[in-house]
Amino acid sequence: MPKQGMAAIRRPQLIEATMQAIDSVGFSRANVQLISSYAGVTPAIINHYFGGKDGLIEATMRQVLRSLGASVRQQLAACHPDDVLGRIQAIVCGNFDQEQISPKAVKTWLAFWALAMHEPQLHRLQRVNEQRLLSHLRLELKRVFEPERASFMAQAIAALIDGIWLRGALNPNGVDVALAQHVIKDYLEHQLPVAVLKQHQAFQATAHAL
Amino acid sequence: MPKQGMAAIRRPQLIEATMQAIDSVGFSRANVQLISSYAGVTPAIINHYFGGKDGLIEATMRQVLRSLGASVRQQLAACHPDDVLGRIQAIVCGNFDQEQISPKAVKTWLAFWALAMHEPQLHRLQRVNEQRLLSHLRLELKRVFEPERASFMAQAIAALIDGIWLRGALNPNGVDVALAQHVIKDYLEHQLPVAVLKQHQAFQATAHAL
DNA sequence: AGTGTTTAATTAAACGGTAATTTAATAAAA
DNA sequence: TTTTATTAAATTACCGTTTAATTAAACACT
Repeated sequence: MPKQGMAAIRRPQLIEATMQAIDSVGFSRANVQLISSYAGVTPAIINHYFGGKDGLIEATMRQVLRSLGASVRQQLAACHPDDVLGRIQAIVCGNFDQEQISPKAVKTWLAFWALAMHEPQLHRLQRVNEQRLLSHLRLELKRVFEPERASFMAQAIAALIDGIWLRGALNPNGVDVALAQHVIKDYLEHQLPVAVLKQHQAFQATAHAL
Repeated sequence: MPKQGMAAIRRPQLIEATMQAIDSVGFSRANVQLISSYAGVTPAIINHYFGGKDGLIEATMRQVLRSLGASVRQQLAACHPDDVLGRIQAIVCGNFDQEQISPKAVKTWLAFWALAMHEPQLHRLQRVNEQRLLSHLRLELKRVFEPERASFMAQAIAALIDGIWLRGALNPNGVDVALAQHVIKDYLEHQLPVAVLKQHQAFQATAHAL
């Protein structure tokens, strides 16, 4: 049930403009005037389509989360269901997708993370996302480890992902995807049984042969 | 050269009040009225001792960083210079000190991290701190690994610390220190040579015997 | 097809509120 | 009595939202 009329145009347009504004001046200075100017409209439009600035902020966060979810799902889809190492790496790739590590996305994301600590609505959204990452990782790890160990390692990998990402947010060179992949691959190679690594190499080889 | 007169009282008092305000209502709603009321004074005092709200914010961030630095230094001092594993764990303990993981400190810290993306002054402070953590870790790891490998592992450990910390900020139960220590200990046990682990046990035993 | 009418989309300008800062006066200390 | 510390109130600057008017699009009827 796609919104009809101008809403289908204006809503995504204003969400994009919100991220642009946060990217260029930071959340605290991203006021409705600036946001609407990026979208080429007047501030009143925000109230018309989102009921107010708060509504736009929430919609923007939902968009960021949806985009991340889609990114991970896409990477997982291109991966054999039994290739445990490959699937964990796919989750990592999804989190460090070109779109997800753009300065615009990174700054918006971090601004929301800080905001979520005091806005119950945003806090709930962020929690769901956090749990989803853990649950994705746990699902794969349970194929190799007992539940408790799988849960433990899932938290470690999630921390590595978020930690590298967070440090990248403050780094002038941006998020270092290569480092992220290297660090997590190294971690898994020291933790996973040799059989799982071999199996992954086999899947890689057959995929390459296609 | 400690500031004299009331400055020595008011400045720490207002910095503490700033963290309290951020803790209870979030950065965006922590206005000078609320901050000064926590300190039991009027808003004008902030301008008198910090030249404005911005000055107070920056001073608060400096205090947070100073406190973290002191915490790490204290933990390292209580650790034998040759106990590599012990010293890395000390760095972790310093970062997850009781004071550092208080809701007040965590919320203030994350607010500043978000802010630093667009305030050059705060950005600089944050960068220095980030580099210091890396450099501390690298220094210890270089005793065991070649420089390149040491550098790589330092980034992984730093990411684990920041990642667990960041995830704790959004967790209703707060930062999980036990998890942090467990995850990083587990990481090191899979990465460090057996000799280093044995050496650590020896240091632990002698320390216990005192 | 052409014309009047309704509806949707958009805007400019005004409004109400809140925030940081300045000022000028007051109280306390030296 | 000079200096330091503090305040209450005034000032200035935004910012989000509302309102009332305007433009553009869709529709109905001949």
